[in-house]
Amino acid sequence: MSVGIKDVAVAAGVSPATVSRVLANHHVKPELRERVETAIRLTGYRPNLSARRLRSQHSNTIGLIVPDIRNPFFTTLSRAVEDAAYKANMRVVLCNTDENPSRETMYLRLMQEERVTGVIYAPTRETAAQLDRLNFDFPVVLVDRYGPAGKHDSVVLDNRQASAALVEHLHARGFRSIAGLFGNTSSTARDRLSGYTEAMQERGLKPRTDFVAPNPDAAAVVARQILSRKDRPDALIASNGLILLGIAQAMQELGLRAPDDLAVAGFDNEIWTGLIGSGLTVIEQPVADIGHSAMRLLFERIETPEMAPRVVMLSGKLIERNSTRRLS
Amino acid sequence: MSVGIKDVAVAAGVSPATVSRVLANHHVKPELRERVETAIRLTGYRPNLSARRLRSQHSNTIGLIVPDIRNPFFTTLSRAVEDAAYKANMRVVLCNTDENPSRETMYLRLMQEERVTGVIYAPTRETAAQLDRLNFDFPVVLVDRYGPAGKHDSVVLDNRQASAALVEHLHARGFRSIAGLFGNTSSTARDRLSGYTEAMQERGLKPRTDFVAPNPDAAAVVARQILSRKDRPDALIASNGLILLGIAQAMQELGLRAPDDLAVAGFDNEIWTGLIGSGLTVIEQPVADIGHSAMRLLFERIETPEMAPRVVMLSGKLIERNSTRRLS
DNA sequence: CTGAAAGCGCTAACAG
DNA sequence: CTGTTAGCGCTTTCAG
Repeated sequence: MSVGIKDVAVAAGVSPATVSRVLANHHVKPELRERVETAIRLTGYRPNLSARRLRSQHSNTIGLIVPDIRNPFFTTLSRAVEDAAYKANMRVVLCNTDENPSRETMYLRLMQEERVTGVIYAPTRETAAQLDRLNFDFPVVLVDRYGPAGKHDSVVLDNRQASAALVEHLHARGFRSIAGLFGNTSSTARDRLSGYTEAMQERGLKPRTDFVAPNPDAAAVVARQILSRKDRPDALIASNGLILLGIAQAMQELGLRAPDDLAVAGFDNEIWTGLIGSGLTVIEQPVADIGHSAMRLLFERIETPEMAPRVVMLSGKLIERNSTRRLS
Repeated sequence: MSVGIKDVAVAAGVSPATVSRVLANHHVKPELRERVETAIRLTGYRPNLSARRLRSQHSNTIGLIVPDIRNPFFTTLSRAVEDAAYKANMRVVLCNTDENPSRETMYLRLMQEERVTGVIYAPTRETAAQLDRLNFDFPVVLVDRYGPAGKHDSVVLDNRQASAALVEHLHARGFRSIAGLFGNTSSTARDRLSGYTEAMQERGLKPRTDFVAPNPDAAAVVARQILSRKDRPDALIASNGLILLGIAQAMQELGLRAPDDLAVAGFDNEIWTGLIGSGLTVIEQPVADIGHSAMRLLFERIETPEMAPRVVMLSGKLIERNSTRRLS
C-alpha cells in the first residue's frame, strides 16, 4: 500500500500528530519539523485527501454546474472560477447539464455527497423555480441566471438594460422593424426579452419575437425562416452568442450580408463576431468578472453564512461594429 | 450534523452493514431492502463520498489536466471527457496549467493526493520529457501530445501527415513560398513542424519557420512581422487554432485578405474559420473522438494494468475553403 | 442473508 | 510544544 502519516511518523521518530501539525503548518519545534520534512521527502509521502476530508469536514472542493462548457460564455467563466479556486487551494468539479433538469438534479445531489464547499451554478428556469424547495448544505451562487427572488447569491448581467441598449442603438440608426430571436430556457433570455419588448414599445415599435433552444443549430433553423419571410425585418437581435452564431450561419447560407440586407446584433463578444464580414455589433459581457465575483460571493458567504443574499449586477458594454451601420 | 448510514440503520431497524449493502446493490432480502429504502427517503440520507472513498479505496474521480480550457480544442475535449465520465459514474476535476511546468507538477501532485482513478493529460514538452522519472499510482493517458516513447497510453493526431497534407494542398494550388508559424511548447507543434519541413523539402521548397507561444496575441505579433516583410510569403500555415486566430487578426489589422494577398491555412476547424471572409482552409481534428478514445484507453488500462502502452493515432481531415484558392 | 467489529488515513481534543 | 486517544462515515471481513 501507499505510505501514510504513520510511516512518516515512524521514520521521523515522532508521533503521527506531529506530522499532521507540520503538514498543517502549526507550531512545531524547528528541529522536529525538519526531521519530519525530510522523512516526508524520503518516504515520498502524499496526504490522502479523502481521509483528510472525512476527518476535517472540509472538502476544499467547489462544484461548477453549467449547461455546456462549450458555450464560450461558460468556457471563460469556468476558467475564471478555476483560477480563483486554484488561488484558494480548492479543486473544481466540472458538471455539464445540457439544460437538462434531470441531469441538473443528479449533479446537485452529487454535490451533496461530495460535501462540497460551495457551488457555482447556472440553472435552467425549470430547476431555478424549485430552488427554494431544495435545501442544500452548502452555499450556492447563481451565475448568469437567477432563481427565486432574494433566496440565493447571484451574479448576473443587467440584461434588460443591455437588451434595451441594443434596441436603442438600432433605432437611433434608423431601423424600425427590429425582430428578436430569444432562448427559451433561462431567466436571462426572459430578461433580455422584456428589455427588448419594453424598449420597442417605448418607441412605438411592434415587437417581433421568436423562441428557440439556445444552440446554433436550432437557431439557424428558425433564422432561416425569419430571413426568408417576405416581410423580413430590417434588423435582427439574438439573445445570446449561440443564437447569434446560428443567425450568422443562416445568413451565410442564404447569401445575406449585414448591414446591407439587414442589420444584426446580439450578445457575447466572441472572437468570430469581430472577424466575420465587417464585424457584428454585440453586447460584451464581463465574463471573467462574473466568474470572479461569483467566487468572491461564495467565499464571503462561507465567512458570513447569515448575511442576506446579494445580487451582483454587472453591465454589458455595447461594441459597435458594421453589422448595424446606418443604411444610406 | 448530517444524517449518516447509522441513522438510516436505526430508522430501518437493521444494521449499518445492511444499509451499505442496499446502497451497493448487494443481495438483501426484498423486505429489508424496502425498509431501508424508505428509511433513506425519510431521513434524506446522502452518502458521504469521502468516507466511502477512504474505506473502499476507489475515488471515482478522473483528473483532466490541460493547458487552457479556453482553447477550443480542449473545450471540446473536456466535454467529451466529462460525458464519458458521467456515463461511468465518475467526476472530473478540471485543471488548467497555462503550459506552466510548475503548475503542471502541482496539479499532478494533487492528483496523487486525490488518489484519482486516472488522469487525462496534455503535457508541455518540458514536463513530458520527465514523465518517465515520475511514477504515478494511477494510469495517465496523454492526449494531443505524447511523452517518452512507449511509456504511456496516448491519443494523438497524425500531425506530420496532417501538416504535410497542408503543404501538399498549397503546393498543388501553385503556392511555392509557404511559411509556417509554429507553437513552441508541445510535441504536437514539433511534429507539425517536421511534417511541414519534410513536405517542403520533398518538393524542393525552402522551409520558412517562426515560433511563438501558442496564443493568439503572441501569434498576432509575429504574424504582423511576417506579413510586413517585403519578401512576404504567398502562403502561411498556422500550427494550431490559436495561432491561426492570431494570424487572422493581424491580417485584418493590416487589411490583407486571403487568398488575394496570401493564402492561409491552419489547424482546428473552429466555427469562425468557416465564417471569416470566404472561409479558411483547415485541418479538422476529431476532437470528441480523441476525448472518448482517451477515456476508453483509461478504462481499459484500469482493467488490464499490465497491457503494453498503446498509442492511438487519429487522422485529421482537410477542409478546403477559399483562403487557399488558386490564384488566377 | 444479516450483524458485529474492525479499520481506511487522517485531525482534533485532551493531557502531559 | 508533543504524544495519546478517539473517531470522522463508511465498507468489508468474519461469524452466525
